[in-house]
Amino acid sequence: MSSMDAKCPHNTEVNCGDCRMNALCLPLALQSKEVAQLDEIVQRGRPLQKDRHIYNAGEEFKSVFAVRSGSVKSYTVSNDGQEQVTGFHLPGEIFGMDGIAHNHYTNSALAMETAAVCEIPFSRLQELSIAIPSLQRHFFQLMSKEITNDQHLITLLSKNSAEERVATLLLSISNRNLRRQLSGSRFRLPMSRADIGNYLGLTVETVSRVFGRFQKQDLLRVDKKEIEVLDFDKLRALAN
Amino acid sequence: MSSMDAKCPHNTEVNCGDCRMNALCLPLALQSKEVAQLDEIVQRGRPLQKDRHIYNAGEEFKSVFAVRSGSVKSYTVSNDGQEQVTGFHLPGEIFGMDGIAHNHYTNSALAMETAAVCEIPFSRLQELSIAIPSLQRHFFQLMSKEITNDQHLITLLSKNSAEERVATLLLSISNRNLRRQLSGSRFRLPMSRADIGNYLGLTVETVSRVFGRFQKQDLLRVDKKEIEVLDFDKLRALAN
DNA sequence: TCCGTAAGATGACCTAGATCAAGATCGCCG
DNA sequence: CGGCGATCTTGATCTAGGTCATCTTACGGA
Repeated sequence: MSSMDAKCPHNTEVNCGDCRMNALCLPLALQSKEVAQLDEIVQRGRPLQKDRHIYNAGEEFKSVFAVRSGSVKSYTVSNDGQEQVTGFHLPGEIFGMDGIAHNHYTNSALAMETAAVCEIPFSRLQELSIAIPSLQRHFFQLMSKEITNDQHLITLLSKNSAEERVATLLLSISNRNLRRQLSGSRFRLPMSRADIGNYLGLTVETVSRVFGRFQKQDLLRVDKKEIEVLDFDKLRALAN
Repeated sequence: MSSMDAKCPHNTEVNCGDCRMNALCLPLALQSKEVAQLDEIVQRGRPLQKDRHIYNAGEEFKSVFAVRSGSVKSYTVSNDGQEQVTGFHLPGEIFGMDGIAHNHYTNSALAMETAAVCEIPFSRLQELSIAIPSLQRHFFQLMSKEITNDQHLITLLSKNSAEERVATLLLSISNRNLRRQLSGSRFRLPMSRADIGNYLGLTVETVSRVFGRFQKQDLLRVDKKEIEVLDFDKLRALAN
């Protein structure tokens, strides 16, 4: 969070222009001058350890965040204390936009493994959006995308079976890995079975059994968190 | 959609400043000059009959909409053809923001009863947002609110029983009626049992049975679509 | 006014996934 | 290196809500 990041060995990218993720979180049509302006306001944080919170529900909303490395989950806690995982955030993805509505975060965000995030103070982002219309547009689009993502999840929870839900999540992670030039067929799940179940409205036991069945059908090879997709067609057919 | 609205007997409000709903859909801190600018771009549509679409999924995204009277539902259709109701929109509420992300609507929107909506061309709204920062802020907030709403629904679908889901929906509608100075305890549901079930991830039969049980427990009086809430405390306890 | 179709209610039964209960494995810390 | 709590798997049982079938009621059109 300090301006010393340039000297920190863990922060190899010191500005957005050099960041390997910029194609994912920045608007494509940005002038290099504009990237520099954005750089000015983005704060690159030092690495966060596993299970460290980035913010807690109820805290005053100040910033949105971009994942630089590692992975983050968002979750809400309802009155009766039970958690609901609302999203998994991989490198290049933005989170924290739920806080805008009420000036307080409604979710908590926590590093699922060692992670680095960029903090973008929202008031400065708003100012900059007035100077750079394509940035305004980009943020409207990001928020809209979040809405459509949530609506996909709503449909999934409302209409689909356990197998369909798990298949859909696996394909989503596979696609997001492809977007960042990683393998779409062999990857490591950053989250626990419990998180998967919570996110998909299933129990851990059901998630475990679905993984078991998928292996028996030669759809996947599962070794703990390591996944290898063996049959994309069948998986896609399931996810529909 | 024409500029003749002032002469149309069904459109009693000819500008946002006079509209009974403006406290709900406009930012509060707007100067009257700014309201006039907004008025300039808002197109007041003539009344829509029941079951008329405002837009269809896949159409090019041009505008967001505000409900002036009546009620509207949004829904998506998945690959296999099944519908998912993603929201009910009552007077004063904004819809259509799902279209921003991909320049095409992902939902279809349809009048559940005779309704009137205002159309707000999004490109003009973006321009105006640059001139009126509080309008930009307001739209960011509206979209963020949509995100938190969707996340509430996700939690509801993922963690709550049929009774809890129905109770939550009834309280939501009750509260939204209160916001527009209507009774929170006696109201008419604009949507069918099928829509309620679809929205809440339940079958019509289950919705019907839950209404039956709620009546037997003297929680509600139900007469077709007419609802009277008899015991708010118990209903709130259920909805948690 | 009457008819036909859609919407809603209710009952009997069935099933996907929850719950409960044991093991098996993993990974962290002394 | 060894032990212990957390995570994961697997099996046996239970249940909320789905499915199917029937009946009632409401409503729109000629």
